[in-house]
Formats: sequence, structure tokens, C-alpha cells
Amino acid sequence: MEKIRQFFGEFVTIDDLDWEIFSSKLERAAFPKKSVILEQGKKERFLSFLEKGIIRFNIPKVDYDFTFAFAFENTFFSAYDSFLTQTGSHYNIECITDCVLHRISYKDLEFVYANTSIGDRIGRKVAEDLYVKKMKRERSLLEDTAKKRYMDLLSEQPHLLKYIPQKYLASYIGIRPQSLSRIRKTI
Amino acid sequence: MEKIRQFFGEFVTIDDLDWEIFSSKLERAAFPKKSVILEQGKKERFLSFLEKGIIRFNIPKVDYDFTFAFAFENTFFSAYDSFLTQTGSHYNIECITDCVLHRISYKDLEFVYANTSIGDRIGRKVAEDLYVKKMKRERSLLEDTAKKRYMDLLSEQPHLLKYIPQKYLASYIGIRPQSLSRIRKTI
DNA sequence: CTATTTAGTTAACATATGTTCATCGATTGC
DNA sequence: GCAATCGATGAACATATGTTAACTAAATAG
Repeated sequence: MEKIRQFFGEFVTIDDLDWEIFSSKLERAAFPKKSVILEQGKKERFLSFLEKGIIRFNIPKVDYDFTFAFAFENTFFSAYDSFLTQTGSHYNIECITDCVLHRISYKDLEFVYANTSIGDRIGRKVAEDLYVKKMKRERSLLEDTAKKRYMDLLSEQPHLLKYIPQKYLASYIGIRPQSLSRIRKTI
Repeated sequence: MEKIRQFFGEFVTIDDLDWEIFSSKLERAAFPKKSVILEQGKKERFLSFLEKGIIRFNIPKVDYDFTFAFAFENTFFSAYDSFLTQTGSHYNIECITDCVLHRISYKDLEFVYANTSIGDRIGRKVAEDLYVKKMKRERSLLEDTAKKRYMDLLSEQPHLLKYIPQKYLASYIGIRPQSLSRIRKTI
């Protein structure tokens, strides 16, 4: 869990007491490859820090399974819109690999927000961080070609990509698996 | 500014003292149509509440001017990534119509964060709200056709769209103006 | 280890959007 | 009010991606 404190440390200083209140609420959980952490339609109960593994966010459709985001090691993830509004999630969260995470429940996080000097600040920073990433993604989806997005992924996450099936990558960059095969031939 | 308190009121209760601290820091500003509120490369100094008007976020490129987002009345806007990191903005912020806004500077907002019980919570909620919107947009960009995005805009913001030139709408939905003309013919 | 299932590749054809260029209409500046 | 500029439209052709379907390779279950 030292990784989590490091993660926070990059933008805020947490004193030992606040850290104790927060970290005591964390629950460790491990999931095998392919397990579904959160099912579409159910409320997200947790904000989770991914210590080990790769996660995908997907919408299971009639014709095909649509992956629109990933989470990698040493980051927070959640069906955050569901978590924040406490309404059913629009999507699944699944483990691509075996995963280990540390998570805090909605109720416990409310407690942290209410009883530490730093809770809302951390929540703010987490949301701000997620927002900045989504802005970058928005620009990429509007400005770049699928090929550019694929090349960017290759250069930014090369070590992790070998664990992600191409069909998931394809829908993440906005195309079908057949088109990704086509693109790969031209590299 | 009652609109701003209403905006907050939807997710948090602010006592009068905190509201006084926050609202006293707000500066009213008016900009004529087509004026540039923030120039690419400069640091965003403000978080702004748009009381009146329509704003666009754009990247001026060599070949064409690329609009990737809008802000409508009664919402907060900012070059938030620039604001948060206090680094140069990747994009411009421009007024499409005459605009009236109420804004708080980075420094003053830091003061509010430090001296109210509710500052970080508001900052958190604003960021969370922005994040949820961006998630929706991400799904739309990946799953929908340009035509679907155009039709959604027409039904969600019909009264405002008549003030936005089509070339801005086109780049917002990810296509060229010529393609939007083509789509409009098929409606 | 083998049989079965799932993932990835390839190709042919269909569709959506891009690019270029010409035209027409609307706005703006003087 | 007129000239100049800018925005919208349309057409012809180019390119990227989708769709379908057949085939091959890889992963998984037994």
C-alpha cells in the first residue's frame, strides 16, 4: 500500500493520522483473470487502487463486446460515474489478467471525507487527474487516426500491451479487429 | 450569482459564511462575441461560471481551426488541465456569442480551499461532474456515428445550436464541414 | 495430447468520411 | 450600399473503416 501513499504524495501531503484513517478502510482483494469485478446494471461500491494486473471497462452488446477503457497498475479505477451517483453502472469491469487491488467502499470513503482534513482534497485530485486524462483521450479520438492511436499505445504501454488481446485494443481505438489487423500489416 | 449557488446546491449544502468567502472572490467579466478569453500557450488563471453566452474550446492549426468542446450557460468552464497544473494551455477559449461570466482566480480558489470547510468538496464535485461528462463523450465518440452525434446535439441543445456556426459543430462531432453538409442533406 | 473453442488474418465488397475545387449565399468592414 | 471575406453546399474522386465470410493460429478444457 506504500504505492498508494506515493501516488497521493505526488500532489498532496498526508499526515500520518489521516493516512491511518484512510488506509485502515482499505480492503485487499484478488481476482483471477477474466473475472468480472463489476457487472453492468449494478452499483459501483468501491474506489479501487490497482496494485497488480490489467483491467478493462466494457459494454457487453448483443453483437459484440465493446471495450472502451483500460486501467493499469498503480492507478485508481472505478465505475466512477456509477460510484459517484450511486446508480447502476452502464458497463462491466473485468480483469484481463490476475489482479490484486486495494479498495475502499462508498460508505467508508464518505467517512474519510468527513473525518480527515485531506479526504475531499484527495477525492478532488483523483477526479481532476481522471478528467485531465479523459481530455487527452477526447483530443486523440477527434484528431488522430486509428493508426496513430495504435502506435501511441505501442510506445506508451509496450510492456503491458502484450497481455491485452487485440480485439480489446481494436475497440479501444475505435475500430473493428479486422481493421486493426489491416493496420498492423502496414506498420 | 444565485445561479451558481443553485448549481452547487444540487450536490452540496453551503453555509452562508462559506458562500460569502467564495462569492466575494468572484469577479464579473464580460466579453464580446469572437473575443479570445484564453490564448493557447498561456496559463489558465480562472475557473469561470458562464452566466450568459456560448464558449468554444479550439486548437488553431495551420490548415484549420479545430473546435473540440463547447460550454453553455449555467455551467463552469476553464482550461482546467492548464488551470490545475498551472502550465500553458494546449488550446484557446473563445466566445461564440457575447458572454458574461463570474470567475475566481487560481490564487483565490486556493484560498477558498484552505479557508472553507467546503472548498475541496466543491472542487471535487466540479471535477467529478466534468469527468462524468467526458466519459459520456468518450462513449459517444467511440460508439456513435457522426450523424448520431449531430442528431443528439440537435435534440439536446436545439435553442443554443442556432448560434453556433456549422463548421464548429463539424469538428466537434469529428468530421469536416463538407461532411456535415452531406449529413444534413440526408436528414 | 487432442478436440474444441477463441483469436487473429485475409480478401472482396460496401459505406462513411476526407480532399479538392467550384459555386453560391451571408456577413462584415468601409 | 458595395466590395471583400467567410461560411455553407455540392460534386468527383480518394482513403479509411465496416461487413461478411473463409481460413489459420493460438489458447483452453477435458
